[in-house]
Amino acid sequence: MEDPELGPSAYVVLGLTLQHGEITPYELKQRIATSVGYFWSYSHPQIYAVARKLAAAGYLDERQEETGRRRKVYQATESGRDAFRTWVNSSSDNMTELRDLAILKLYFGKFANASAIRALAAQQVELHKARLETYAAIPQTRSLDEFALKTVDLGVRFEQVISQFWQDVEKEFS
Amino acid sequence: MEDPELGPSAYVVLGLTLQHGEITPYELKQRIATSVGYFWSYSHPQIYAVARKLAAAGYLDERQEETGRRRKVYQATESGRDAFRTWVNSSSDNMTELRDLAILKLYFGKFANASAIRALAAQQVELHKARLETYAAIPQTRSLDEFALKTVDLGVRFEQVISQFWQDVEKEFS
DNA sequence: GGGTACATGTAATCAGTTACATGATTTA
DNA sequence: TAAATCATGTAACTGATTACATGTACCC
Repeated sequence: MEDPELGPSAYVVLGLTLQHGEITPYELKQRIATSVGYFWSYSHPQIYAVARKLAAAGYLDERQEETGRRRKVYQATESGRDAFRTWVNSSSDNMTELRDLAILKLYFGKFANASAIRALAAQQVELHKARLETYAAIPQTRSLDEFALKTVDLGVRFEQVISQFWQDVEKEFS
Repeated sequence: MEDPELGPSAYVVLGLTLQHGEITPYELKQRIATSVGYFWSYSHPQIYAVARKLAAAGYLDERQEETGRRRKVYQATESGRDAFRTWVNSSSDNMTELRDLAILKLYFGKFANASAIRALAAQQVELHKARLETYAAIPQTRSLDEFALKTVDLGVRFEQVISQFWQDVEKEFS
């Protein structure tokens, strides 16, 4: 019951629960999908599992609705708040992972047809331009704190770089 | 035995095996750590497991050395080559994931002490500058094909952007 | 009140890591 | 020849996804 090792998914759930007050797994899913999930996504059963585990560890309070869908509603406990504070104030020496199947395919490009590489690049340009639009619109449509906004800023910068990158690939391998 | 669904890790192993000819899991581990592993890393037992699975699927040929360490040595089969070609020529609609604990902590920065955020930013600047040096040195020290080189180029561009980003964070939140 | 989309959850499985164990080679 | 390091592998566990199942709200 005490101080289990928590992975990133647990801190995502714990952090969002702290931000929101009371929250159901479904709402968590929605919020992840439109925030941290852009960088680090999770399937919905994982969210249910993590919430249950956090409740078992005493970091979340779990209650069940009496009526309607009888959903489980979670809320962070004091000990959950403490654990999160400890984590967010700690250092992290691990590096960014840039997980992307398209980049992996490009790396192995010599095994591919030239046309497939061109098609890959063209598709990635479109995908990343669309994502850039999405990120650019976020500050207009939602009110985020300065820290969350800063991560959106990173998203924008990244999408600019990678859009340009795939455009260059398209040109270079034609 | 036929056409199992393969995940990214399997294509990494299969692709590197195709590039290299005969290879042991240990060499695979080394090669991953200094190439695709910069973007997408795996623990060494996973590499052993994936190689075994690919052999069971008929995509790799497995033989055991008679002497010394009696290592397992793998080589891609024709059917492995075909499977890899099919994959590398296919499209991928999924997006990049930018998995980084430091970014996650920044997102939740309002729960942190200002000094912790500054320390985080300062540390990330150092880490990413070092990684930038590493990437920049690769084309000088190794001979890579044009596709692999292009992914190094992306690494360099990315590290420039994220180094700058954390420098901005350091300034902004002081 | 029948269909459809939304919401909630579990079960089975697969992927991946950590911890452990051990043998082979090199070097002092 | 002992110690250190390199190399190889397994076992146990945890994390995460896919597939499934079902109930609720809404809308026509």
